[in-house]
Amino acid sequence: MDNSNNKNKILNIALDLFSKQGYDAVGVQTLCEKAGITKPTLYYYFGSKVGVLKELLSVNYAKLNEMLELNSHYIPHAKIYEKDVVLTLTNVAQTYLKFAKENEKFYKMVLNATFAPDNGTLSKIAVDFNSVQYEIIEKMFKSMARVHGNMKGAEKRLAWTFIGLINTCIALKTQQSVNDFVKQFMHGIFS
Amino acid sequence: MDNSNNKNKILNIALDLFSKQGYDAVGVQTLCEKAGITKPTLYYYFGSKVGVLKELLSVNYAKLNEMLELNSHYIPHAKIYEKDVVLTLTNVAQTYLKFAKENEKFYKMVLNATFAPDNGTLSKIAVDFNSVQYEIIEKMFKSMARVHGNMKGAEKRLAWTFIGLINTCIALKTQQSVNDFVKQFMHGIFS
DNA sequence: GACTTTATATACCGTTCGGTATAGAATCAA
DNA sequence: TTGATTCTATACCGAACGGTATATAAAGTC
Repeated sequence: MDNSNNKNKILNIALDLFSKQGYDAVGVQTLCEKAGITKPTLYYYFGSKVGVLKELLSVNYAKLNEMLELNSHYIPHAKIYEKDVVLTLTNVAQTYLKFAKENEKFYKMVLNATFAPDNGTLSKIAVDFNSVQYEIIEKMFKSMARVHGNMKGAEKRLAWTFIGLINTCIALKTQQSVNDFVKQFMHGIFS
Repeated sequence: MDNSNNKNKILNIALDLFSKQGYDAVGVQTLCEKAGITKPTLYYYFGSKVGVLKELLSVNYAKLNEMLELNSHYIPHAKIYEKDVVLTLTNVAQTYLKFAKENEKFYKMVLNATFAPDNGTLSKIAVDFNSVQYEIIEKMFKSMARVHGNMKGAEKRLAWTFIGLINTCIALKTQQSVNDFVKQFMHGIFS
């Protein structure tokens, strides 16, 4: 990421340290030293420590959610609808994995935020951004359920388990292809 | 839990606060005030702040892992082996859910620890306890793979996705029965 | 050239951090 | 009843916490 101005320097260092040690464990002092600037500079740009966190999450979640929005539309055009589901899910899964790979540190924070204590600073700020993800994926399964009646009523469970599977796949850092995960998700463990 | 002595008072309050706000966000001072004791008492029993965390995780993880060890053995006895898989998986899933329900605050910490920053205090202490879980479940799938050859080679993925699914189920706090999740896990999303 | 805005640093604020030196109770063994 | 052991409190430590008052450069505007 661009590192030519102090604002970005701070954001980059913050992303690095927050993802490695956690928001609470990183002090403003440390942040400034590693970024090669002083406190007033940080407070000039962000106003507070949570200001840095907010900006960080806001910018990166926007990228993630936009990518998902663009790639999650289920438009059946083949005669065999099930094939379209495979295509769409694989596409979304690959979108996730691509994003997670290109934004490894941020995605670590996403996973962390997802399971962070409800009253923690991170959780409170991330929860709204994070829920957008689930809404997008749930919407996708609702589209699918219009064609595949037996999905109806299970859209929420499907959205959660699908994202859960993706996250597992990312956390595992396995060499196995994402296709195995999608295949398992669709056809079960005996497939 | 027993609250008759100061040691347990501290552990109970710590569990409560750590799960709600996160380890780093809770100060020793606060801990002591809420427990109705003073700092030297805490340091007498635990030596340090991480001492409290270690004891907390050690005691509760031991309970969880023991329960899993007892309930994860795959012993096929029916003629239809697939039925035995369903039984075993359902059993394990229900074990998890029962434990998560009875130890809600601790299980929140487990989920939190699973996705906590690698260099964070929580992660460093929890990682060894946590990996025991995965080993137990992986062992279970290895037993199953001896009967169900098409599972062979996928044991690790199956262990991770299974626990991932359970955790999703727990995080969702859905009214849906765990059986729907297990069914989906086994037979896919069209079932 | 005078003035405003933008961006940065020195030096400091009060508070809270994790942790401790010391001592006084309570309990128990002899 | 003396002495050791166990447990708890008062009062304090230096360091780090998040945050700021003030000053000063640099850059753009009139």
